[in-house]
Amino acid sequence: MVEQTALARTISDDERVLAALRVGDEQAFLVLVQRLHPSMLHVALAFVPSRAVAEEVVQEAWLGVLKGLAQFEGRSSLRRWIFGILSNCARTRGFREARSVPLSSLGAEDDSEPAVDPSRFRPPDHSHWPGHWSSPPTPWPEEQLLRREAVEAVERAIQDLPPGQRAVITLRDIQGCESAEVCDVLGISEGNQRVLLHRARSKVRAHLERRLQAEKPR
DNA sequence: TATGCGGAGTAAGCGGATGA
DNA sequence: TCATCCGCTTACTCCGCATA
Repeated sequence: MVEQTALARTISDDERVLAALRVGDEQAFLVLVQRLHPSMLHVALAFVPSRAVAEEVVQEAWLGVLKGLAQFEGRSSLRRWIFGILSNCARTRGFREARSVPLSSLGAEDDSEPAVDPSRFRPPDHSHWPGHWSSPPTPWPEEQLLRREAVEAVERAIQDLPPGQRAVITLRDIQGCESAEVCDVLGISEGNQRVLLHRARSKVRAHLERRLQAEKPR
């Protein structure tokens, strides 16, 4: 019963937003963009290699949404329809990007800058402990450090996944989408979605375990 | 409390693509 | 040619929830 009420609310919300968009209500569009943009960026990042490209893909998707408003028949939720357009744009773009290697990516690992500001060390000719800290780093709160490191490790592991697995785990575990929604957006079967999610989670878990093993004090 | 049902997780196997 | 990776399907298991 509760679910039906929520569903009815979503549908009426969709209708209201849709009606506003169709009469060119700029404010309604801005609200929708603000609400969905972060999620869309995450989904786009599952298909394309960089944030900049993902931003472009999301913009492209919004243009598609505006163009396609008249054709939207309401057979799925507005959100699902928008993410469908987004995944199409992102897939096409991801495919294009995969075939072209940008010059900027060659030698992208810029190691010219030191990891720590040299001014924080004593000069070599210092009379006392040359080369040691002049202003030693203050210890970071351990919990915060661990949480941040874990999030970074997960993000890195997800980046390393094959596109299909990356897209599924992004949508399910980061965006919190329903499995049916993920199947619709990505155009895959329920079973395939489950397997991709399972593999992606296994790999991320393994990645984290390897990191934990490596960081264990010896 | 037992039972049935649906959703989700997991494992196994197959086939296609790709690189050594 | 073979090994490896990945996508896909299928089948099984587990868990939570509703109902008798």
